[in-house]
Amino acid sequence: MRHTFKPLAREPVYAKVAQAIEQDIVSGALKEGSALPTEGELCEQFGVTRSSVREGIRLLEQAGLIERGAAKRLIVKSPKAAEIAAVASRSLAHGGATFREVWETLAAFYPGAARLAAARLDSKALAALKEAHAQLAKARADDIETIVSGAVDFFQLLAAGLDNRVMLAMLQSLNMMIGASLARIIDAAPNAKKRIADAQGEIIAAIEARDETKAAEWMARHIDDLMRGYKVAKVDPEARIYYGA
Amino acid sequence: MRHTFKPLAREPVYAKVAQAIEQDIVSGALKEGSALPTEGELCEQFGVTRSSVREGIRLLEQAGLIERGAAKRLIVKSPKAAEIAAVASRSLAHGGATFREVWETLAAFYPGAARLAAARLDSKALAALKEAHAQLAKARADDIETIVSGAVDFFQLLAAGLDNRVMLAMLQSLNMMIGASLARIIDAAPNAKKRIADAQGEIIAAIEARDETKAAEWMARHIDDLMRGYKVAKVDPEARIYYGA
DNA sequence: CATATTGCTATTGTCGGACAACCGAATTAG
DNA sequence: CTAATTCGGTTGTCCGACAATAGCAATATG
Repeated sequence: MRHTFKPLAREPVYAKVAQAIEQDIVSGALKEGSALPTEGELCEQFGVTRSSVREGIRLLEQAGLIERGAAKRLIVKSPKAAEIAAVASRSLAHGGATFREVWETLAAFYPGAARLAAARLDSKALAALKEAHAQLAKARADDIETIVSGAVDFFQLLAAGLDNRVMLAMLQSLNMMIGASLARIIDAAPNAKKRIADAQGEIIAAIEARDETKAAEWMARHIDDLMRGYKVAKVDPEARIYYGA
Repeated sequence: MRHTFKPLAREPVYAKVAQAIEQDIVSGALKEGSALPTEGELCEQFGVTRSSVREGIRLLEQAGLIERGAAKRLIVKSPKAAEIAAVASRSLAHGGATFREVWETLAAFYPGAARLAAARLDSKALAALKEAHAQLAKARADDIETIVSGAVDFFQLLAAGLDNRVMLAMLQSLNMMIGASLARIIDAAPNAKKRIADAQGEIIAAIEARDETKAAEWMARHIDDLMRGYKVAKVDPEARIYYGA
C-alpha cells in the first residue's frame, strides 16, 4: 500500500480573512469601538481582493463582532445581552425547540434567578417590578394584551435587575420564546390574570423581604401554574416554537 | 413647510438576499437538508450579481442556517445545540462576561437542572455519568488535566441527558466558559479532587434514587464549593472570561 | 462484465476593474 | 462667521474572467 496523505486544510480565503480579524479582536489588539481599516486597505494588507474581504466581513458582521458605524467605517462591537439573546433564541427556534423544552428550562432556571433576585435586587429594580405589577393588577381581566405584556415584563425586569449579563442573556432568550405563546394560555384560562398577579405579588414581597427561599418557591409555583395553563389550552407540548422575528 | 418623507429603508442587496432565503427556510418552504439553487441560479432569480449573492450566503452561513454539503451544493441546516452554545458563549465572552457572572449563573441554573436530571435521566445517561465519575475517582490527585476534564464531563453529560435542547444549549454555553478556569481552581486547592469526586458521587446517588431535592441540594453545594476554590486561587471575580476558542 | 482511469462539465473561489451613491471634510459663497 | 457647494474617499453593486475542484460520463483495462 502506498503512503497516504491527509487531505490538507484548504480554507477559503474569505474565512481566513474573517479569522484573522477576529483574532485581533479577541486578543484585544482591536478594542471595542475602534475602527477597522477600509476595505481597500484590508485588501492590500491581506493581499486579496475586495470580494474576498467583503465576504469575510459579512461573517464577522453576522457574528456581531463588527458593524458599520459613522462614516460607514467598520467598527468593533461588543454584542449586548439582548442581541445574544435574540440570536440564541432564533437559532433554538429554528433548531426545532419545542414548548416543552422551553418551559422546562424556565422551570429549572427561574427559581434560581428569583433566589438571586431576593439577595441582589436594588430598590430601583424592585420599584420597577412593583410598577409592572401595579399595571398588571389594574388591567381588566379581558385585556389579554396588557396581561401578557405585564407578565413578560415581570420576567424581563427581574432578569434585568440581576446585574449579570450572562444570566440576562439566557433568561431573555427564554422570555423571547415564550412571549408569543403566553397569550394563548391566558386566553384559555378564565382567571389567569388573578393567578398571575397573585403569584407575582408574592414573589415581589419575598424579594423585598430578602427571603430567598420563599422567592424561589413562589417562582417555581408561578411557572408551574403557567405550565398548567398549557394543558388547559390544549397546546401540544411537542409543537415547535415559532420563529419570533 | 413642505411635506417631508421619512428616509426609506435602503437595505443592502446582500442583506435582502439573505433575508429572502432565510424567510423560505423558517417558513418551511426549504426544509432541512434540501439543497439551494446554485449561485448562478440565485443570481437569475434575484436579479443580482454573484458578488451580492455570495455576501448574502456568508451571512446565512455564519448564522448556521446553511452549509456546503456534498457536491458543493448549499444545503439547509438546523443549528445544533452545541453550535448555538459555541456562538453564545463566544459572544458573551467577547461582550466582557466576568467570572462572577458565569459562576453566579451556574449556581442559579444547575441545581434546577440536577433536579430535572433526578426525574428524567435514563439508565444509559446515568451509566455515562457513573463512568465519568469512575474515571475521575481513579485519577491521581496531581493529574490536573484528568480532573478538570472529568469535572467538566460530569456537567456536560448531565446536561446532555436531560432530553432538552434548549437547556442543553444554555448549560453547554456555561460549561465552555468555565472549562478553562477550572484548572486554576483545582491547581490551587489541595484536596480538590476528593471534594469534586465526593460531591459528584452524592449527586449521582441522588439522581439514581430519583431524589430530586437531594440532587439539587448537592449540586448547589458542589458549585458553592467550586466557587470557594476561586477565592482560594485568588482569581479576580470581575476579570473577564477569556475567549476559549 | 466489472472495475479503474480519464476526460468533460458545472460550479465554486478568487481575481481585477468599473461606476453610481453616499459621507465627511475642505472650500467657496453669502 | 455661517451656509451652500465641491471634492475626495469609501462603500455597494455590477460585470467579466479564470483556475481549481467535484461529480459524472465515457473510456480503457483486467
